[in-house]
Amino acid sequence: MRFWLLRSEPDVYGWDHLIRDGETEWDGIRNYTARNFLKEMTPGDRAIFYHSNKEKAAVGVMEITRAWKPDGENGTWASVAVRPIEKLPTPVPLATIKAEPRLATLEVLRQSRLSVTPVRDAEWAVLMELGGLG
DNA sequence: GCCAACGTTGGC
DNA sequence: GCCAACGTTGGC
Repeated sequence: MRFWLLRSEPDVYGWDHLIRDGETEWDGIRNYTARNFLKEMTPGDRAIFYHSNKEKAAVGVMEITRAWKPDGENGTWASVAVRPIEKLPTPVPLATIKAEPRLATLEVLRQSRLSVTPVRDAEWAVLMELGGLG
């Protein structure tokens, strides 16, 4: 099982939308690096739901429920399906993530504009700990 | 509102 | 194929 971080603007599609939908298609990604990560996902993988923009915090845990399928007209892009598992008892703000030495290597910090990034096992454990699911 | 980062585009 | 210009995005 692998771990990921998926970012979305909460005004556009946030955790509450995911709860309402129960399961959703993580589509509309139009960045090649992000798409390649989507293609690496397998059912059962876990992902942090991160709210960008005004909130800037990790807010919940999701499960990848279906491997990628083509997204869009020409088959260039990919989407996966996700479902919510659990809301983080304590959302983890970006400031906290940046201040945590054990998260210094977190990929989303290194490539801040990527909306789909991998999370290493050790980093995942730290994020769960900070989020109150340790 | 601005800026930094960085992906994309188009001219050469 | 290179690179400057431009557009987009997210954080501050």
